[in-house]
Amino acid sequence: MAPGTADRILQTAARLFLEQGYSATGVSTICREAGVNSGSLYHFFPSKDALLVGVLKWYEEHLDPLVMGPIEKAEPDPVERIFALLAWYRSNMVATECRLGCPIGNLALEVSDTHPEVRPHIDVNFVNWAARIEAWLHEAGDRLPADLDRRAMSKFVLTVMEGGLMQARASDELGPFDDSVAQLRAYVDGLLARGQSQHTTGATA
Amino acid sequence: MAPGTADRILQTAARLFLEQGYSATGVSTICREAGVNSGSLYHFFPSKDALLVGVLKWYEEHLDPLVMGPIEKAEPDPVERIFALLAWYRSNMVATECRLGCPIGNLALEVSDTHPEVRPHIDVNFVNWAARIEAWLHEAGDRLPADLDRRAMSKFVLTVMEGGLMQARASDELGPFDDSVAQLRAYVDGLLARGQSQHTTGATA
DNA sequence: GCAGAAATTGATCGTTCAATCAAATTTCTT
DNA sequence: AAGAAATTTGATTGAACGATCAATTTCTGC
Repeated sequence: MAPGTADRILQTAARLFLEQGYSATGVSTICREAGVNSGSLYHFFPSKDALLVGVLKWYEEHLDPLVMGPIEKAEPDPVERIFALLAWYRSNMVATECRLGCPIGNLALEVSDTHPEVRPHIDVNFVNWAARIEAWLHEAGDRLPADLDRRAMSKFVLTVMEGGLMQARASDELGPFDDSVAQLRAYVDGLLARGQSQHTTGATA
Repeated sequence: MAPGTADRILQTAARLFLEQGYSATGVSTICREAGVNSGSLYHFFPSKDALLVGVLKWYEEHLDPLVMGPIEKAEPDPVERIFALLAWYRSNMVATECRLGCPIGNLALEVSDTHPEVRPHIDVNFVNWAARIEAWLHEAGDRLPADLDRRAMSKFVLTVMEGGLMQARASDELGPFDDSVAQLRAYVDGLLARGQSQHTTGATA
């Protein structure tokens, strides 16, 4: 009837899973906050687990247009896009006073083991994310060392983001996140310097 | 009666929280697997939340003797101890086929927001951990650059560990973890080279 | 060995959980 | 407008949840 009932359920569930976690969120709470009866929810999603998969697919579809797209639009430099992404998450943490963190990361730790049929959908989100970062790193061309493993580096960027968010939430301070980003910056600066030297040397030879 | 009932409850709860998460673990399950009646559990712990705090205090007491101590004993080089710690976690992931991960990290993402009275106990674990790593970094002396922020670097090491574990669990493969550690290694190698050059220069001047 | 404290038993409390379903309503197709 | 399909309603299910407590047993100090 009302246009987008399934979508409203998905987005409400996504928000509640982020705020409270998956297990701690009751189906009845999702229904109440989405303004839907439980029968409606189970008409679109056969189980709570299926709803979780739906939420992860929703993220899969919306991560790029909602996060990566704006970043690429605002920051043309492929290397700086990495730090723009980290800054985007930082601003979220500022807005939420170090709460919530990353919806995919939270679910990754909560359900990867216990819901083997859900885990691949979490993985896809990470993989898509890393692929976009890897594209940036390739775009940087010879500004980065030729022998840099850009696939490994893309995973590393996600690692720094997720690990930094985790410690920020645990400490209720952005310090550990900023510390981690600063170290990543130092690492990248070193890579750029080495890329520069390689490039110069190669060009002059 | 039986010596160590409270301890048995603590360790059973710690294991189940690690395997299933906090919310997904029922008190009745903890009781059954610990061989204890619910009344006994509530004799020692006034609530499930209090039991969680007890588990975190248990980790706080046992992390050093169970993890950091053996690593320091096996690896004398302070810088290599960082990678020995990462290797220790890696071996755990191999043994569990990329499951479980870090008990503190899992709880950090699950309960930091929803249980504000628990969060500080998670933080203490991270802080103690980072302090130990920071001590290693100071022990490395002038092998590392003088201007390296060793406190920030210690947070960074934890970040790499936790972020790597997260992606390894999500992908059911050690690849992302190994990738992240490899990048950290490259960063540290760069730091050591810079420390060496500073040291040499300083000594010759 | 006795008294008091500590620990344990196990049934039970009310609540919330995920999930179901027949009936009613709305939307879509023609 | 009519009939079919899709959606929504809302009460209800049995199971599991965290927690309680009087009664019993075991341990401890004297």
